[in-house]
Amino acid sequence: MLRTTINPEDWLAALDESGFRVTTVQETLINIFAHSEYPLSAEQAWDAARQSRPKTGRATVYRMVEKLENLGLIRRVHGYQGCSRFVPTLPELMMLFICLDCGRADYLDSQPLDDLIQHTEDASGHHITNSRLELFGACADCQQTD
Amino acid sequence: MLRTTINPEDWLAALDESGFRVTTVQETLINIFAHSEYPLSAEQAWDAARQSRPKTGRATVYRMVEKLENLGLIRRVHGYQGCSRFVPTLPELMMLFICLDCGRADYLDSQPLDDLIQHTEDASGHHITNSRLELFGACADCQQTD
DNA sequence: AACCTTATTGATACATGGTATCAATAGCAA
DNA sequence: TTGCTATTGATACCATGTATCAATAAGGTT
Repeated sequence: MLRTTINPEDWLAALDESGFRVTTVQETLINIFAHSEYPLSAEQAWDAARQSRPKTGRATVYRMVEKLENLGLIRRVHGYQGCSRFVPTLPELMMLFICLDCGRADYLDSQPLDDLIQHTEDASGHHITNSRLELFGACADCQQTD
Repeated sequence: MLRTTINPEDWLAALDESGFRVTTVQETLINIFAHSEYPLSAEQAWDAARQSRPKTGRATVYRMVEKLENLGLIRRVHGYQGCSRFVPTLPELMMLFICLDCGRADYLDSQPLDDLIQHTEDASGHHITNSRLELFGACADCQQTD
C-alpha cells in the first residue's frame, strides 16, 4: 500500500507561518500523526504523547488536534469507529480508502472525484464548495491473505 | 429542489417484516423523519415527537434512530453541524448534497459514484464494499436569491 | 544573558451526547 | 381475555469534548 511521504518539518513550518508558537507539544503530536498509518483519535494521540512526554495535558491534545484540522494538516475520518479519528492530509489525494480489515488508510488520486463534482454541478445546478468521499472495504494486501 | 417521495407506510412495513413490533412511538418518529426536508438530530426528533406524544422518552428516540439507521431507512449526515443528524435514505440515490445556506438535503442519482467506485477498484486493487459521498455548497435556489 | 509580554499549557470542573438498567407498559398470538 | 415478552420511560451513568484560569515557556527586546 503506497503512501506519499509526510514531512513533520513542513507541519511545524506551517504552524510557524500561521503565527503560532512552535512548542514541544506540537512537535510531539505532529510526529505522532505524521507517522501513523492508522486513523488516530485525540485520546489515542494523548496516550501516545505521554509516552515520550508524560505531563502532556488532555485538553492540550484536543486543542492541537483542532488546530491541525483547521490548518488542513490532518482530516477527520467519518464512519470508521465513530467520527473522531484523524489521518494526515495529503494534498491532491483527497480520496480516502480505509481497509476494514487491517485498518490502514490509503490515499487515492482525486481526479475522479473532481470529475464527479464537475459533472454533478452541471447536472444539478448546485454550486459545490466542499466534498467528502470515503471508501471502505478490503485492501489489496488483505484480500490476498484471506 | 426535487425530492423523491417517501412513504411512511413502507417504513412501518419494513419494521414489521424485520420482526419488530409496530408501536405508536415508531409511527410518530417515522413520520417525523420521513417528512423532514432537513437533517434531524435525535435530540431534535425527540423535541418533535413530544409535541404530538408528550411522554415520549429520550432513550427510546435514540434507540429508534439506531434501529432506523440499521435498517437503512435513515442515514447519518457527517460534517454538517457535527455528525449526529439524519436524513431519510432514498434507494438508488446515494449521493447526498447539503446546502450550507438553507440546510436542505438534495439526493442525486448515484450512477457517477458507482462509476467512480468501479474505476477505483480497477485502479487500486482494493475491494470496495461501502462508500460515503457528501457534497456541500449552495443549492440552485439559494444561488438565485443571493 | 536577563527581561517582558503574552500565547500556550495542564489541571480541574463542566457540558453534551449517548448508553445501561430495570420496573412498568403495551403489542400480539393463543 | 389472558399471558408472554418486546418495547418503553425514568434514572443514573459514561465517554467525549470544552471552558476556565493560574502557571509555564516562546521568543522578541534590551
